[in-house]
Amino acid sequence: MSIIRVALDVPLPRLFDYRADDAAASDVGRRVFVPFGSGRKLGVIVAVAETSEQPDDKLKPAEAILRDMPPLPADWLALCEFCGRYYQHPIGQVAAFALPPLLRRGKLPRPRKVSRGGTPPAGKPEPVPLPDQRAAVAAIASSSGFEVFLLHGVTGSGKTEVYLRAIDAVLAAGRQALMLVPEIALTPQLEQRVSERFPSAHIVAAHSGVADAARARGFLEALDGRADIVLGTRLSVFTPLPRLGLIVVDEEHDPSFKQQEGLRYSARDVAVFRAKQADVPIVLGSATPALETYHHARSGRYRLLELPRRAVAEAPPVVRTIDTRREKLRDGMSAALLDALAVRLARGEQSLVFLNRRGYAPVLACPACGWISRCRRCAANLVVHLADRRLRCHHCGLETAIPRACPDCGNQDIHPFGRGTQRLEAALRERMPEARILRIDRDSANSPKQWQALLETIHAGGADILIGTQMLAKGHDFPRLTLVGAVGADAALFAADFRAPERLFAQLMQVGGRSGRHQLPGEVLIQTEHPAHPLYRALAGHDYAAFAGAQLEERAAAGFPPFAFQALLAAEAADIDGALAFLNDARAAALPLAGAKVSLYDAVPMRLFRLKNRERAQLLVESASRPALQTFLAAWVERLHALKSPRELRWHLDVDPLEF
DNA sequence: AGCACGCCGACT
DNA sequence: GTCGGCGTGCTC
Repeated sequence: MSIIRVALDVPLPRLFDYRADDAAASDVGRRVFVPFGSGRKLGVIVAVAETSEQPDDKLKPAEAILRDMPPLPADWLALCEFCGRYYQHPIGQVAAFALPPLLRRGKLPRPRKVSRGGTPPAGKPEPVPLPDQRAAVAAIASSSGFEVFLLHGVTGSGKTEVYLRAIDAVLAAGRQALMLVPEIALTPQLEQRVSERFPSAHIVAAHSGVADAARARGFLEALDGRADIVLGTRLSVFTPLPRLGLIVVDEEHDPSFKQQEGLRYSARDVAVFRAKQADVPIVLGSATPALETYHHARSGRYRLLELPRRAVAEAPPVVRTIDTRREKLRDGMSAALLDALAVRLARGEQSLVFLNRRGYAPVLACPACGWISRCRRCAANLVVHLADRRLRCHHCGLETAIPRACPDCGNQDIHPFGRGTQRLEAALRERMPEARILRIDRDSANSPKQWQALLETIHAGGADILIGTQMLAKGHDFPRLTLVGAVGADAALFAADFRAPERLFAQLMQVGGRSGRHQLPGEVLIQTEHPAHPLYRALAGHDYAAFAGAQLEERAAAGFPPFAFQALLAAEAADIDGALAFLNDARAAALPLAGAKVSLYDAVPMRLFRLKNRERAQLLVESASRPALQTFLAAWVERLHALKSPRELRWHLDVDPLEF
């Protein structure tokens, strides 16, 4: 009698056995319809066996093994298994997540209508590589088997050219390449650049913006080896690649590689596992590597490749701080910044003012009685959006009209406090009426269409001053941009989150890199009350190594990652006491499991302790030893599933959490 | 997570 | 009498 072991999309950390008399060993990796409870589900066969631990009378017969596509390969199943184990997530849910939605439902895409015939577009001539680039490419090409490279290069140093040359070598050897990028917004341009460079290669895009059928088709093309290059966001790390020869992770430090819900995986870390599994090199590229990555490079686990110079012989932008302690700011801006803006305007050059806070003002307040605009569903303030005269919660989307008078005391003299991009925009329009000002944030560039339209305006020279959030920081090349001003950066300097400085440095470096990329010299002005802060010093000196070194020293002293490994148990309930009660039970269950190497913190309310009327708390677990932490987590999660808790309580575990 | 079963309140 | 509330227990 044949038994199949099936991974099913249910939140239970185990496999389910079924009878399947027609099953053969070659059916491992196939999709299968099975009866489950009162219904029917699609699963993936992970093993075929002769016997089951389940008593015979509990085994139901499988309904149908789908043999309409090649089975998922053993290494793909092993990848799911690894992710389930490492992130403490049910194997069936990992497998379901790793499949494109269409295949997950037991369907197959229709074959592609138009065949990709005709003459391939002419390839673009390859730029001549600089010595640094050539050395990096040679190093990558010379590695046989698994090796992690950190390609550290400033904006404009030509990292992409190194990726393309490394990919070229891999394609020439008849193998596949996987390239991960942070955001969907960046994939079209990159897709174009890659297809121009490799006109005869079959390139598959994989991200959530790709339609269901196309995504499933791309997955199948990769699976059967027809695809040469898979280019996508974090989810593309689960694409099966039987001829895999190289993985590239661009902007490897980017937080978007970490999924913040469901399977909370880091695509960068999973990619490293895949490279090891397939015994191929992996290139992690960044101007500001994650400290975890840089630490590995310094310790020799990863090989560091440096691209210290901008490829197009230009000087890097001059970075200066503006001391705002003495000065009376005008609408949050210093005289130096306003002057610099005026100078660019007069010269017909573009400026960018970076303020990572959208809306008009972060809060509306009554000075008479102390009332402030609070969200009733979240532990957060309602943000003033003057453009559409609304108060809006940036966490749950709650909206109300702006009250004319204080709802508590009737005082008519209530006003916005603080500053967002809308307020900056309004102030600049008043001060510089002749300037064409464009605000770019999630409110003004909501849809891809709006975003595209804004980009076109900018490129056509239709804007003198751009005001924007971090949306503006990424990947875009603005030809006449010569000034970047950063406002309100200090907020991140002393934040509770120990990763805040790392993010700030990366962000300022990235946004600063927008300036001065085409012959015109660039300048970056950072308004701050702490001009001597080492972070700004390092930024001005374009000295990532100094910044990272200092940060790593602090992290080591404090026992933070990368010198410790963490996991976060989070619980949400109708009220905070419910969430804390569960976590305290969880903590009690953990104590006998945690050896000397694993430490448990106290359960505490989360910083945003109420979200959408649910109250949340968290419990941090830490260890200097990853294996010790892993062993503990596996045993703990088993107990957590067995803990009795009210039905409405939700919990999840985040391994290697980025945010707290 | 679904989805069944199960034992107590207000309806024809 | 029975429609249905959501508590709890299981899914090979």
